[in-house]
Amino acid sequence: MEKWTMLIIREAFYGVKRFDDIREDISIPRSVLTSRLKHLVAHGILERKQYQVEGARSRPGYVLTAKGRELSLTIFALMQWGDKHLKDGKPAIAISHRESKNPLKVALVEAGTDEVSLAEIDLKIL
Amino acid sequence: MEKWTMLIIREAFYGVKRFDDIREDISIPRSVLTSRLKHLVAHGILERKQYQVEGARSRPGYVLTAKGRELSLTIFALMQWGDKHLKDGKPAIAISHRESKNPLKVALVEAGTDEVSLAEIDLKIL
DNA sequence: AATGCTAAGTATGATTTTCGAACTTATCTC
DNA sequence: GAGATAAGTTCGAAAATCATACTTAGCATT
Repeated sequence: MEKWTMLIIREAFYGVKRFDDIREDISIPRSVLTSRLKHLVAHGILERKQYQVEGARSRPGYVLTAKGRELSLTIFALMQWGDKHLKDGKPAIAISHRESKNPLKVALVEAGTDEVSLAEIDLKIL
Repeated sequence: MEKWTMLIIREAFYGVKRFDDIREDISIPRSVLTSRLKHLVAHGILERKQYQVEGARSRPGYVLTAKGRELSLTIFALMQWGDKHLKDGKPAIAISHRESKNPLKVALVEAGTDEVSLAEIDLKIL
């Protein structure tokens, strides 16, 4: 009961909200996705909220809570590791500062160091 | 086939080398630990090397490779999250700079920012 | 207001993984 | 050698995953 959790959170982080989209992206069985989503909602990492796209009917959607969003640092760190060690240094995603456009990284720094908040970043899938 | 991986790596990061110590710390069944260790060794994250403590017999020990050690950023990020959200903000471990004694954190920063290397840190289990 | 479409979620039985407990093996100590 | 200890294997029961089929609910069209 664990293998899928991070992948689902990553989907949510990418902005994928819908059941069937998550399912297809990561190839998880429906029944398992249902139970994982319930678990994540119960633990306050995802929130189930109805949403509506212009001209389509309203559907349930799953979005990260504040608590869930803060896991993104972990996900970025893991991606950074994967880029270096599993993919010959070629990143799958680029994280940059929205204003300055400078690339960002996850790092171990002095506690006082300024950090970039999640609200200030852009993701580009490569 | 996944639940235990991070916990085993964390053990290795703490410096726990021995089969039975890992097993007791995280309560993993022997057979599962065996297979997970094999897997981690096969993927170059752990290395199985004989080691000897003064006055005791030599035993097999599992230690992180360079590749494995680099996962520590992910683990720190996850710990930082857990401290904040699962444990009322009380950290289970403190990471500090060996020289300056300043506390450290994992953060999203500009790619050029100086970071503290793993060789320069002290861990204190609280 | 019935029909059909679509996406969310449930049901089910086979397969795979985990668990726990007992057993085997190898090495060190005496 | 005899005993002790820690690493690792075996094996049957329990739990989670998987693939596939089925149900449900809302809306759009007729």
